[in-house]
Amino acid sequence: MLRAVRAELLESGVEGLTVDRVAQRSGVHRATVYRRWGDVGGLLADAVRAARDSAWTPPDTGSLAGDLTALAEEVVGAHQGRPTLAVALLAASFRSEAAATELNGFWSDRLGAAVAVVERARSRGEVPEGTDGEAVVLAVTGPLLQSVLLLGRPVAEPDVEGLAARVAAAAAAGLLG
Amino acid sequence: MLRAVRAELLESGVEGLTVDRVAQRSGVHRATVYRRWGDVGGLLADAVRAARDSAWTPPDTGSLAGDLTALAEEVVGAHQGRPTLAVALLAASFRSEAAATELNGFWSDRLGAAVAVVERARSRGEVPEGTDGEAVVLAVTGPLLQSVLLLGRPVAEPDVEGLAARVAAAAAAGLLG
Amino acid sequence: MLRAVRAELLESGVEGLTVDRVAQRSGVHRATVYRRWGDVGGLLADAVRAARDSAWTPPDTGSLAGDLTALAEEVVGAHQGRPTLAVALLAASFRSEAAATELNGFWSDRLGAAVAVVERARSRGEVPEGTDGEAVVLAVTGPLLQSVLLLGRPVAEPDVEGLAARVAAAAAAGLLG
Amino acid sequence: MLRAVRAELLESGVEGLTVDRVAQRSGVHRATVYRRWGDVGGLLADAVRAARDSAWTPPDTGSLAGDLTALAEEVVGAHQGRPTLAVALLAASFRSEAAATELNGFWSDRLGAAVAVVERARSRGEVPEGTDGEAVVLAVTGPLLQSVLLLGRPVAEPDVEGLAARVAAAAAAGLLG
DNA sequence: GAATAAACGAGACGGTACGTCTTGTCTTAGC
DNA sequence: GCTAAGACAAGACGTACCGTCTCGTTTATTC
Repeated sequence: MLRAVRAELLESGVEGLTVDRVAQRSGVHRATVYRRWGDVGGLLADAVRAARDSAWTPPDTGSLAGDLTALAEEVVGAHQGRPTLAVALLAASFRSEAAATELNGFWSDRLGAAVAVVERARSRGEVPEGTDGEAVVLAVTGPLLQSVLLLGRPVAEPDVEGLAARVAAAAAAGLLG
Repeated sequence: MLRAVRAELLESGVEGLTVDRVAQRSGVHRATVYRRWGDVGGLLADAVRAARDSAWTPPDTGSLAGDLTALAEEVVGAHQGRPTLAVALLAASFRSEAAATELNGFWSDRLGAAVAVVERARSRGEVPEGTDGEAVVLAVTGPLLQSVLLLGRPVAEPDVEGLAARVAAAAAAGLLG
Repeated sequence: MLRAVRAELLESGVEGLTVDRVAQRSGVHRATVYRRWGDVGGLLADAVRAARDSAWTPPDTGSLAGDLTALAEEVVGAHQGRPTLAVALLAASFRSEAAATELNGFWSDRLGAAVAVVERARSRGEVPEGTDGEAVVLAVTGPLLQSVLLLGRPVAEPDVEGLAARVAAAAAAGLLG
Repeated sequence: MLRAVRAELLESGVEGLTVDRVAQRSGVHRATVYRRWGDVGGLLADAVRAARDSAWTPPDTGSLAGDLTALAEEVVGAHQGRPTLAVALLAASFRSEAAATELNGFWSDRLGAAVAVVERARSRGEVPEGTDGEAVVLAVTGPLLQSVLLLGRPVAEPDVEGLAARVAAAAAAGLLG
């Protein structure tokens, strides 16, 4: 059922998504979609929730810089190159209030999970005790997302690596406490 | 003319924006809107372009940390609290390809202007020679935008100040070169 | 439903007929009209078909001349004096191909029914065996319709009677075989 | 100028005729058309008037039956086979009151000219003195026009000849006085 | 095994927005 | 002074989508 929504989002984006087409693709009548989700908003919210519920664990490469690089590449890759599910879900959050709330939850969940990367670094002694995990992660993903989503700039691997290395160094220097 | 678009965007958001209502509000016939902008997309693109064309100069408080704080507060203020023009324009960029391109230009313009803050800091000797102005600005705005737009977290003044101060310190330490 | 179409045709003619007004008059939404008739043409065609489907029997006065007179008066009356449904339907046939086909059917049906008048005259011995019924009817209605519709000449009762009598005489003389 | 109107009428019929296209085809600006004809109706009326003004003389074959046959064939030929100028002008008369009046004049003129055929027959002694010329002509063209225009029946040459012969015979018998 | 509740397929409907197309009026220049 | 160029108001057209609804049918579930 949600497969159909995802497929439609990928094919036609959020603007091209239609209850009719979702219904037809999932072999179900349009009325049934309304009965179960009540709304296009609900449909979109559920699609975001599905993404949110899918299990995810942060990378573990052995070093903070490596983890941050891997993390950032994943984030960038998901938002780079237009017909992307992540971008479609982001667009969906502007069409449906419920989807927006769900998307906030998605990012909160992922951020909460991603701080483990910093925890591990701290337990390895790479960064000082009071280091703010969220600040570290946001210091990497924030600028990259702004580049990709708002500036429309393609971000290449070396950029990501460089940024991750600099953030790791700043964290090691105790500047992100 | 664009006043009407802006007003509609503020009142009803991008989803509630209608060619009919824009036309009526600006005292013009619907056909005229189509003649001049061809499309809802063109209308939105032009609204973004108008924002882009409005003059803007980065703050000048005398210190890098102060400038970055002022800059960041402006950015956060424009995207915090839902019925905001900036958010509506962002939403518009997901409805119209042309608006998206225009929005990228907007952010590029603003970023280009904002690096002057770092230039000034360098000429004052606050930061070393090779400091990357864009990296400095993005280090402040990126995480904040991610917080506000994606995480849905309200960002308060002390958060902004603290982040600006840390980025200024990192730049002074030559970590953003 | 078709009552509304007829009323609009009578009031404003075919040029003034609008899907919107038909819909409003029949207490139905515009979209429903499009769903059911697809087209203004379809609407007109159906109006003609309704006229075609309405039962009709030729007059029976006891004599061929009397029948032809009554028949002709009916035809003339339906096309004389501008705001006439028959004229509006004729106009409709120039706006919609489907309506034109339907109108042809209407006239064929009526002609087919009208020849009964001649059949009866034959069985009464008023006209010889091989008399062509259609030719008799057309000899009366054709010239009159040309007068009313093409020449724009008002046709009065005596004209009709005179013509009917002459045609009846010609038929009796075996000239319409 | 009127060439363009005629060409458009032939190509697209009255429904497809547009002031814009007429103007463009005649190499003139749309505003000029309005200045000179004021109205689409005026344009159509003028097209009909042009047809009316074109010289026409009835056929002269030497016999009444021959003349009537030739006359009828001309009339039928002008209205048979859909994309016909005569039919388009007829359709135009349903779109414009002025064109309708003009068309009535056209038919009156032609009828007035056509009675010469009967005059000649009378002077040749083919028909009695009091024969009604108009009645003779209408007896031929009326039924044929009803067949072609209203019944939608194709009319072939033998039909025309037969009818003309019968009418000539009736006239000779003094039945059309 | 029959009765009944719940979900479903099908499809009409009211309502809105979109974008296109004509018509007829008008203003501004140019020849 | 007529004309080209073209903007404009008005409004019909036909399409697409949304969300609601009714109606009949199929499942389950329960007695």
